[in-house]
This record gives sequence, C-alpha cells and structure tokens, in this order.
Amino acid sequence: MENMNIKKLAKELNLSVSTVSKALHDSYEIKAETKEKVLALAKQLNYQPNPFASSLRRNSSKTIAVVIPEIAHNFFSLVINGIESIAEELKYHVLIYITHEIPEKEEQIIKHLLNGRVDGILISSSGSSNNNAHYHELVQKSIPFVFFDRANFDVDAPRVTTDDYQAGFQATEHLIKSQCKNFAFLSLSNQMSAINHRKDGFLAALKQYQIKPDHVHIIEAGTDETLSFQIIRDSLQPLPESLGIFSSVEKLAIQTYHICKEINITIPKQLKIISFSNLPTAALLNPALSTLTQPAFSIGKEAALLLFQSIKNKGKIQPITTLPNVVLKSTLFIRESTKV
Amino acid sequence: MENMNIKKLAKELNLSVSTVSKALHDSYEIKAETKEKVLALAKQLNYQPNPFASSLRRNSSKTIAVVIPEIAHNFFSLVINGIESIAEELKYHVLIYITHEIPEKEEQIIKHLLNGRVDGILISSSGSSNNNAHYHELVQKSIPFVFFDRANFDVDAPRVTTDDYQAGFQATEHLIKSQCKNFAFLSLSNQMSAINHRKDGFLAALKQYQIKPDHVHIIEAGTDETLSFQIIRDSLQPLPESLGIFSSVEKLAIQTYHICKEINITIPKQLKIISFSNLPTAALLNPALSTLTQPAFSIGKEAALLLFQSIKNKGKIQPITTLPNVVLKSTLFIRESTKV
DNA sequence: TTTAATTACGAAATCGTTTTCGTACTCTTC
DNA sequence: GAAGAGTACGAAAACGATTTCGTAATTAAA
Repeated sequence: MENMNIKKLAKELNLSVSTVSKALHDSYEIKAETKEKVLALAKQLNYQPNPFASSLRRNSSKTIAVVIPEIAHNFFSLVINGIESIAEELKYHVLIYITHEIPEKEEQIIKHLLNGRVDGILISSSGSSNNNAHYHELVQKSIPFVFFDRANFDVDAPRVTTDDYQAGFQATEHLIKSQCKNFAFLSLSNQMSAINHRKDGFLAALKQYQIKPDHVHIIEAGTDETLSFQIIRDSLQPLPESLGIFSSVEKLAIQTYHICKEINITIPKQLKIISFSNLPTAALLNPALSTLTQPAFSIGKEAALLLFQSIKNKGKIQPITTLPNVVLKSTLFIRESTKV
Repeated sequence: MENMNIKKLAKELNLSVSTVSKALHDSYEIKAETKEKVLALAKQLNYQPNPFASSLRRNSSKTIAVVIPEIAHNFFSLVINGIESIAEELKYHVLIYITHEIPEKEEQIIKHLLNGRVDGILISSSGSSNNNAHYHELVQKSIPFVFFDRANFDVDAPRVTTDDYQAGFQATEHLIKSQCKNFAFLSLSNQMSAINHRKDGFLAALKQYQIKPDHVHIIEAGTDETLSFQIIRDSLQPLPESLGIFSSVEKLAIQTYHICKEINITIPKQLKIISFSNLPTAALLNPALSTLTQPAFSIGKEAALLLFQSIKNKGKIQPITTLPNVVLKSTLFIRESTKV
C-alpha cells in the first residue's frame, strides 16, 4: 500500500491498466460512467501519476530551465518572478541554474541539459561571444531555448531584450545636459550583448554632442566584487572634472556609492551618476539614484511565453525569417544623483 | 541516430545492455579494459543517460524543491544562492516554487510534490499555523524536508532558523537606549514563526525596561503591498512622540521610508527605525538604515546540508530525540536611522 | 583431478506510464 | 440478415535505464 499506482488502481476497479489510463486522460474511447468511477477512486486513493514514467513515455518533462549569471540580483529575481507566473499557469516546473558569470559553468550546464531533462531553456548568457558551440548543440537536438537580456546574436534563437542602445543614448544625453564634462561608462565586460548595446548608445550620444574622446572613459570593472571595487576607486582618483558616470549595471553603481562615501566625493556635486537598475530603494538612497529601469517582470513573462510557443511548435517547420525578437522599453527615472 | 541511448551504445560495442550499464557505473563485475572501452565510446558518441528512465528505475530524482513565499527579496535570493552552492556540488537539481504568501498555494505545491518528483524539499512556510496536514503527508510518504527561517513548530522536521528572539530583544533594547518613548513592531502576520519570535523578543525587552503597555504598538501590516502601505501610513498619523519602529522585515521598513518621505517625517529625529534586512544598500539609504542582518547564504547552505543528510539517511531509523535544529546568529548594524 | 570459488558477462524482469492495435459487441443500413 | 460503422474495452509493446539472477570460463583449493 506504500505508493498508489495505476496498476493497483486498475485492479481495484476491475479494469485494465490501459482503460484506467485513458479514463484519466479523458479519452473518447471510454464511456462517461467508467470515467467517473475511475476519477472518483483515483481521488479517493490519492493517486498521482509517477512523473518519471510519464516523462519517459511521452518524452516531455513539463519542466523548463532558467540559466542565469546570478540570482541575488533584483533584475534576475524579478525576471524569475515573471517566468514563474507563466510556468505556474501552464503547470510547468522551473529548474534554476546559476553560472556565477563563469562561461565554462554555463557551457557545462547547457551540455548537461542536452539529456532531455527539460523541455526548454531560458538563458541570460554568461558566455563570451566566441563560444557558441553549446547553443548550437541545443539547436541540433532541437531543444527550444530563448535568450533574455543578455543574448548571443550569433545564434538563431528567440530573444527578449530591452532597448539598450536607446536607453544608453538617453541616459548619456541626460548626463550631457546635466553639464557633465567628463564621461565614464561602467561595464562588467565587453562580451555581453546588453552591456555593449548600452555602451554603443553611450558613445553615440557623446559623438552626436561632439564630446572629445579624451573626455570619454570606458571602465571595465569585471565581475569580481573586490577587484571591481578597486578598479572603480582607482579610476576616481584623481577625480576628473564634472564627471558623469553611466553604470551599465546596478551593482557597479552601488559600489560607486560606497566608494564615494569612503573617499568623500559628494554626489551629485562632484560626480553625477545614472545606472541601469531595478533597486526598490533607488529613490531612498543618499542621494536618490537616477535610473534606467528595465521591465524585468515583463521580460520574464515574454521570454517564457516565447519559449512555450517554441515548445508547442516543436517539430513543426519554423519560418526562419520570423525569428521572434521582442524589445521592451526601459524607463528613465531622473533623481538627485544627476541633479545640476 | 537522433538520440544516443544505452542500447545503441551496447550494439556498437558488441556488448549487452547490462554490461554497458554496469561499466558506466564502475561496477566491480566488469573488467577494467571493458570499462575503458565503454567509457571511451560513451564520451565519443556523447552519450548521456536518460534522466527519467534512471529516476523511474532508481526511484530517486537527484532533484530538490525550494518552496518560498517570494523570490524578489534579498533574503530569499541569498538563501537560494546558498542552497544552490551545495546542490551544485552534489550534482542535484533545484526546482523553485513560489507561494506568493498564499497558504493554499503552498499546500497545493506540497501536495503535488508528494508524487515523488523530488527527493527532498526546503520550505520557508507561508502557511498559517492551523494547517499542517500537508506537512504530515510528507512525513507519511517519508519525503525529507527541512524548514528554514519560517518554520512550523508543530511539525517534526529539521529547522534552520536565526536567533530571532534574541535579535528582537537586542534591536528593541537598542531603540530603548536610543531614547525612544513609543515603540512599534511592524509585522507581516501573526502566523509566521520567525516574525513571532522577533515580536516576543521585542515585547520581552520592553517589559524588562518597564515600558508601559500604552506605549507599545503592534502593527500588522499584512502581505499586500498597497494595503500595508496604507496601514503603516495611518499608524504614523498622528505621529507618536519619540517613536521607535522595529520592522520585522525589510519590505515594511522600505515602505516606512517612502511614507516618511511623503509626509515629511524626518528619520531619525522624529522617528527611529531598525529592521531585519539583507539590503545591500542599507548603508547608503537616506538615512542609513540600522539593521539586523541574517546570514542568509549560510541559512541556505545549512538547510541544504541538513536536507541532503536527511535524504541520505532515508529509510534508516532516525533517533527522533535529535531533531536537527540549527540556529544561526543575526548581526546588528547600528546606523543613522536610530541615531540619538 | 575434482570441487569450489571467482571473474566477466548476458537475459530478462522491472520501474509506471502511454499508446497502438486488436476484438468483442451493439447498432445501422440496404 | 450481411456488411459496415461505431463503442468500449484489454493485451502487450513501448520508453531507457537498473538490477537480479544465471552461467560459461577461468582460477584456486583440496
């Protein structure tokens, strides 16, 4: 009596296993009366189908994977929230994998997932752009996947991103109009699509406003916390005149705040800063941080929707010309940190 | 050639399926030479065992579930980080389920997980204390599970919590010594173990210092964002003299900050506040927020370790007297928000 | 030299579903 | 009333691993 299964259920009902299975799936082959009996006893005996037997036979797991660089990050946890909202509705399960920004780790995870454990994958890439092999293996094995935020543009897969170029342009324009003379872009790495697009927007704005190249600084702080702290601090000593910082990610902006506090730089007087961020406390910081805020929850939702569409269409011929490429808008919040 | 499986592998090697399987598991029955051949071809042909076939047969999924009230929350995402660090090491997979603080949702999730999809569960309870049935079903089905942070103390399961009572006492004592005259405790609900222990510490401190009951306020703000906002705002108008707020969770403290900004209450002059929080920006807020910070990452790690221990010991007799009950310490950070 | 033990493998059962195919039986229809 | 169509079910073959139980061949022990 340990575990209920379809065999015991069938025996109890004096029916065959196949009949019970069909009844549980509401097959037209089974008459209403029988279905009712089966459903009733199944409920009474608390029968729950074994998910592995089912997955094995149907070759589908009702599970998706989310592969992200880190989780203790407002953006990604909001995205997961969005993903979960859709998955939950469709009764899918969500596996989480964290790469800690290590490309090899991502590769290893993706390669593992080739075994069919999941029906589809949502990826925010940690990969350097020169390594796409694992993505192509996914394509080969026809495992659906969707990029969000950080995509790999050399791979033909649906993408959900934000208007990074435009937002970068807008943020930079705002810094220019806030009377900055020097401009710095804080980057994690030059291998991440989203960040590079932001940088492109940054550079384009500076070009349009004819800012001289020696007033433009690109600071690649990297993903290591202590190292990036040092790099940023060093780049603020000596402090360039009327510096405007555009931080591509929240974490670096927070570090900059800490550094400014430490070495007594006052924001926004000596230094102005604007950052991509989903911080719920941005408006409460000292001073309140101007931000570009991505619709993180929607990104998760849209990416999940695309993935489930892709899972549904699996096997069918895909018109390669219409590769989904959803671009959502970020919102600019001007606060004190960029006040003139 | 679509998918590699053990049968094709066996055929290719002129061996039986069972031999190949044993070779892959490094069985003593198979001689070294054969093992090498098998391993080599498996690698070459990129063989990966079907996880569902394996799970079905072995009756173990190499997967655990994490059931949490919400994910866009620094505490929980840090905990997940800790959990993942252990799971990754032991090559386990991590499923995430979010209850959105709805007890029925949690019940539904747990009941679903009775089907054996996971080998164990980590739970931070959203449940009201009067509903333990689903936990007991887990016990009955002998599915290992561990509570973290928010436990249900009526259920015999390992727990990882923090020293909530002591921390609550300490925080309140700090408010008293900061010359507050009125004291308010901000709570989500009176059904959550961790929060109630904090409240008990709060009340004990006030009693010890002989604060009169009419200077003590318990504000149950609830889990709904807009509602809790109103409740807190109403309780600050009119503002009690020298009010010291002890917020049991970060979210309510942030709301309080927003409210104070809105209705022009200056912290810490008119109102002092200290909160349980894992905000990375606590020190950067205006004013910097005094916090009790839980070792969230460690909580995740410890809980995962207990769970895996429990999974390992499954079936063996458990001495019920030694129910693991790990209590970790929170750290008090005194900052400007409680300055005299 | 016979017996016992060890080594190295294979056949087949098993895990719990789903699905294909077959087949009694009833009901039409000409 | 024979043929065809529909209804309601069951037997058995998958799915891809793991594991039990054999068993030949070799080696060791008596």
